[in-house]
Amino acid sequence: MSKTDDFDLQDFLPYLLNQAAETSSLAFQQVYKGRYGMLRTEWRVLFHLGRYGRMTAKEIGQRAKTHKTKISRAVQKLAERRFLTRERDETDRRHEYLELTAAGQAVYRDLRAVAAEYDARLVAQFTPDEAAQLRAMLQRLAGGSGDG
Amino acid sequence: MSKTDDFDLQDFLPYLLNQAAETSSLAFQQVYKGRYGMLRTEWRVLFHLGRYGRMTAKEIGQRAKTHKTKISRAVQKLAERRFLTRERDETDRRHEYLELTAAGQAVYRDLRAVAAEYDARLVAQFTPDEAAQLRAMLQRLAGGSGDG
DNA sequence: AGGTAATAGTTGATTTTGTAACTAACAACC
DNA sequence: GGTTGTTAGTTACAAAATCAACTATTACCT
Repeated sequence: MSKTDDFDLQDFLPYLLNQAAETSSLAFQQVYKGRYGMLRTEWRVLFHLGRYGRMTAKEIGQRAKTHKTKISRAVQKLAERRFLTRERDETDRRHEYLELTAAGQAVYRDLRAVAAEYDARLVAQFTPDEAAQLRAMLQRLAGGSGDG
Repeated sequence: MSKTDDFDLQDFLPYLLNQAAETSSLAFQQVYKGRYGMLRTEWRVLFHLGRYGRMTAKEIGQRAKTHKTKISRAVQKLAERRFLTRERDETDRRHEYLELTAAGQAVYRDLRAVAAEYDARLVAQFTPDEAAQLRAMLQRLAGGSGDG
């Protein structure tokens, strides 16, 4: 009763997180969208393959916590643009291994550099300690606990 | 060069923020969606009117940093369900004042209580100091600086 | 071996969002 | 006082996300 009366949206963590996420991803979004006409999921798929190498759509979806239809469509787009190749696993033909082409790797390197620089600029607002703590807390929130 | 080689998505602030935002809003989203069939923007409009009282769509959009078409649609839905009323300003007929009905206020109080409780549970993962610092940093990120 | 269930991935229908163009009302300026 | 510009809000169309159903392939179980 007394606590909820002055409850404000600005204090609501999911709201704050959303605002921070939207604001902080805007400028970077304009880079991969403007430079390569890519969507967020496409950038993420590209990044996963660039950073961790050949893997299946399923694996990407698990790592990025992204639904398989989103991944599937992102993979299609990236394949159309020859940024990746698909290869069936002949021992289990349900699996399909994805891998970046040379062109895809070039795009990956370009965007990764932009991302790293962009991240550095965001983090520069804080002390190293603060930044480390922020990331740790966000990882904890992203982990999906909160129940126990 | 050396810094970008081990650059990981898990270290990329916009990505982390997105993951944390999605994970942490999921359970609450299910409440307003399941209980009232509402969308996120509708909940936000409802909250703004419930918390701050009568105001125009424009004002809500500015406070919530939400585009006017999204607000417009949310207001329509809420008006259809008789959760709010619209009243033209007769001194300037471009403005329309929005206000919650008794039914709308009841929904607001219900959801506000759920939100407050939910927020408390999320924050319980951290010490009071950590939580305060987290909110401060998120507000800073949401503020939209980072340019220097 | 044959039937049932599970898995990886795709497709289609519906919903939601984003972008741009639009209407209506007012302001400003010559 | 009429043209031009602005503002609040809506609508129309295109892009994207969501959800359910589908195909193809493998695993399990008797």
